Amino acid sequence: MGKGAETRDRIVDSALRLASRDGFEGLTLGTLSTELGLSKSGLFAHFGSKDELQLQVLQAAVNRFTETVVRPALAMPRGEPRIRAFFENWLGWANDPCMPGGCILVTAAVEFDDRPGPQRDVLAAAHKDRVAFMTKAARLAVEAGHFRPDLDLGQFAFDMDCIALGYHHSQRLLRDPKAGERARFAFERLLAAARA
Amino acid sequence: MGKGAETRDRIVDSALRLASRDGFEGLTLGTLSTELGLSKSGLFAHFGSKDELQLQVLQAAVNRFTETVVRPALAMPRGEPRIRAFFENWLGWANDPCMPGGCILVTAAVEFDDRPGPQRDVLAAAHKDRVAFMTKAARLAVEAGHFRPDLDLGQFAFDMDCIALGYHHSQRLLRDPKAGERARFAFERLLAAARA
DNA sequence: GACGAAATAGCACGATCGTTCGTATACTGC
DNA sequence: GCAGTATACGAACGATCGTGCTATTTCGTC
Repeated sequence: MGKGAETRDRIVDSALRLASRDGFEGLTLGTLSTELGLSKSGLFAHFGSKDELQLQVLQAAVNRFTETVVRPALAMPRGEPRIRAFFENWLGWANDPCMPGGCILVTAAVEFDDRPGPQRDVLAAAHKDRVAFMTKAARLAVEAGHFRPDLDLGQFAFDMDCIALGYHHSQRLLRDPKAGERARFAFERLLAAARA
Repeated sequence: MGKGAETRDRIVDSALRLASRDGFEGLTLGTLSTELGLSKSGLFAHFGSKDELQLQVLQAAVNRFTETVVRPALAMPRGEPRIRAFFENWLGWANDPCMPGGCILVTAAVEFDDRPGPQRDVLAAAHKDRVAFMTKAARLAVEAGHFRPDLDLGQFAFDMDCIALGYHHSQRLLRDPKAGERARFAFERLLAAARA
């Protein structure tokens, strides 16, 4: 990896942290360059525009989600174990120390959901991928005999999404110490209802 | 109502609309004053600081939620009917034309959840109020014999919150036409599980 | 109709925003 | 050792940010 790519990685890394706290609009080149000990123009040269920086940060976040949440789940056996692992990783992801302001995908989704553009597209695609992953995981669980054959797969994915989102909200805004317990309880009930 | 209060109301009204689209940080005095045909300083004089403007907008949003979602539900008979009404109003609220960017409380929650201050406090209080309302509504449903006596009231409130949040997310980011259907299905299942 | 108060406008401020440009330094292959 | 490219810097741009002052207009009251 050349020096340029290395610096760019450092920038994106820092930007992820800042954006999770202050949002993507609150993330400014000035703050970011100061934090990194770079000049504003030197930093800017790596991206050419703030839009492009936002996009790269977004893409990095999506990749990191895949790496942290999806991939380890894929290492688990198909069916319920994989779904459980995915869910647990997801809860952990919301408290990942590299994103002190909470899941950056949630932040970005709220910020960009009304602004058509590449940022929105990346986010929507990532969300669809996530739903598709859950849907497929549920199908595999059906095939493995863990879940009922007549389970509504899309609904199952939607329900999981709801729980994760609710956990995140409750955790970040209310700092509710029971958030994890509540989310896991809801998840267990969801699993129980899905089982054969 | 004096002219000052009237203008202030117009400002807050416009600000609600803008903030739901662009967030509270994206909401600027310049844009707002232009939109309203006011001078920036004239607008500013009504609040004294941007913080104060944000606070009043936030408070207005909370009041409007109470008026639009909570109050009509209170007019319904205790128990399941009231809970159903609350939920339906809530889904409707997320598409309220006076907030074209989606529920402003969600926007604000994501934006302020890491920034200690009065804004965060107002939001957290509003969330707690909402949870408290749902908890109480569930207790009344138990007393009315609609719900099981051993129902975990807090969990029920958490579950409702999750569904509403998931609906909002799915609706705004993915424009998923099935979002309403999914949310209502999840809600019906929640009700079924809560019934005696 | 005059007067005091309330409401709004005008203008300027320092700071910061994203962006541009010319330049200096470091690394690469010849 | 030199040419050429990659990388970073510094200074400056116009725009806009929130905010402070001072006029000016509008309004309710006598």
